[in-house]
Amino acid sequence: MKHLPHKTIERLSQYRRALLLCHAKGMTHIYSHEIAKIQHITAVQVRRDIMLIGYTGTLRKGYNVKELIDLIGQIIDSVEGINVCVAGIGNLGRAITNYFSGKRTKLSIVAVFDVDKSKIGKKYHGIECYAIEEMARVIKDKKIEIGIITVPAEDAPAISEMMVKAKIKGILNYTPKPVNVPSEVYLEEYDMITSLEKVAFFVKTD
Amino acid sequence: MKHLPHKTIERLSQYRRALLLCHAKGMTHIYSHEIAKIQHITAVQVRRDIMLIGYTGTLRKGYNVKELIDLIGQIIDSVEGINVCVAGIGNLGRAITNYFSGKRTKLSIVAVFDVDKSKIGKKYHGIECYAIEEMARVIKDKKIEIGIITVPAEDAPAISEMMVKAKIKGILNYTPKPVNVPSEVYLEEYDMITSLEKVAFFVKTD
DNA sequence: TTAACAATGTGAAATAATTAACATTTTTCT
DNA sequence: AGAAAAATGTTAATTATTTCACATTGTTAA
Ligand SMILES: NC(=O)c1ccc[n+]([C@@H]2O[C@H](COP(=O)([O-])OP(=O)(O)OC[C@H]3O[C@@H](n4cnc5c(N)ncnc54)[C@H](O)[C@@H]3O)[C@@H](O)[C@H]2O)c1
Ligand SMILES: NC(=O)c1ccc[n+]([C@@H]2O[C@H](COP(=O)([O-])OP(=O)(O)OC[C@H]3O[C@@H](n4cnc5c(N)ncnc54)[C@H](O)[C@@H]3O)[C@@H](O)[C@H]2O)c1
Repeated sequence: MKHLPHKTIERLSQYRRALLLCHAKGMTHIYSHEIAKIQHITAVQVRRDIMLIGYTGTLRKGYNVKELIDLIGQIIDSVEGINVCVAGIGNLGRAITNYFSGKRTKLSIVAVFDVDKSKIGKKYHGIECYAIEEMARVIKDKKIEIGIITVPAEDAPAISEMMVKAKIKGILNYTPKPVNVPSEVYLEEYDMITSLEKVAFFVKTD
Repeated sequence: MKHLPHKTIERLSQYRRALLLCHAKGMTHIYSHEIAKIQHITAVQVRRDIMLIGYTGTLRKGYNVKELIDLIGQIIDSVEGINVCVAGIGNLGRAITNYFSGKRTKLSIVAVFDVDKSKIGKKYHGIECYAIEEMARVIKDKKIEIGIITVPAEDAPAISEMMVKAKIKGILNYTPKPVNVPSEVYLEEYDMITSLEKVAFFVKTD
């Protein structure tokens, strides 16, 4: 199992999400076609992804839910866990902090940053908000490895640069302003308008 | 220009976003490598995408910004414009409604829905919040073609079903619960945790 | 005027991702 | 016991996407 395709990584995350629900419901085993149904993909695709991570199920019984959850965890989680910070605790920043907190054991938002004086020192879902000037120090002190950017778009490049200087390893940028990072920093960007426009394109009739 | 790849559609949306900024700054022309730089992709990719939509730039001058913006509009926008609704006006629903409003001329959020009595009848960024029971009627009356789902995850399937019954054409589901729709409804799903886990995977060292 | 340059446009090659096809194996049914 | 059914695992084929390589062509400058 050397190089997992990017798409496989994404799907593994989704499989685990689904499997955790199944496990909570008391299911011990699951078939590839059941996972496939949930994820709107083919059973072959599921089996291929699972093959790639070197797991094998039981014929006629399918995959052991718990085992598969644990193995996916071994693949995509890091042993120690990874600390995350959010820059810009506005509408989206708060929504994300709220949503993420406690969802995954190996990923924790441990700091949020803002420029707004009225926000600094406050807690958001139990997480302290620091002044943006303190970012370098806090990232170092708290061993933060991933930064989520939810500041106003025009400030995104400056924030990204600060994160890079603070030796962050990965950035998830939710602003519509693409940022530049050196190649050793992993960058993921997502704009909801692109998703909406994609839906609009496939829906339109003219 | 028959079948544009999905990836090309996404990038066209991103190119336009960048081009609109360039246009606002007064730039009249742009080179493929400049667009590429902004989007972190190769110039060939940009040229290929532009080729696919049948536009040609000027040698040594690059592409006419205004013309390209308009052509991308012809490709991804519908002439009449498309109306959109949001179900669940909580943290994420409000953030999205706020973010989208006025961003694109051909895409308008024209209604939001919720079950919370205290929210029904209120306006969010000028958009009226209706009771979820009224969804079918409002979707028909306001000619809504796309629905964005931001209700609690466990309610997502029910909301999706209501939208499908109301003859919506496309759904953008932001809950971590995959929903099932008939093949004639275009479905796009996105979970922020998957994105974060992807970053975590590429960042981890063990 | 002409050579060097810097851009676009594109067929062909390479790479990435998905799907088909089917061998294999366990279970169930007769 | 043997046949049929239903699952996994995997090679090979196919499809989708990206990149290479280079022909073409305005522009600039010697
Ligand atoms: N709201 C959404 O659904 C949504 C969706 C996609 C993208 N976005 C993008 O996310 C970003 C944030 O959106 P929002 O709706 O939360 O905006 P917002 O205005 O509510 O929040 C921005 C926050 O960033 C803080 N801030 C400003 N400058 C800062 C700086 N230099 N350093 C640190 N913090 C700073 C502000 O004080 C504020 O708290 C925007 O770029 C927006 O385009 C939002
Ligand atoms: N907050 C985020 O950043 C984020 C990110 C990704 C996904 N999500 C998902 O988006 C969804 C909403 O998240 P949130 O943070 O906005 O939650 P929230 O609780 O703030 O908002 C949910 C809203 O939906 C309403 N609602 C509940 N049942 C409803 C129904 N049957 N019909 C219509 N409206 C209903 C509630 O009244 C509330 O206003 C959740 O599924 C969450 O998992 C949130």
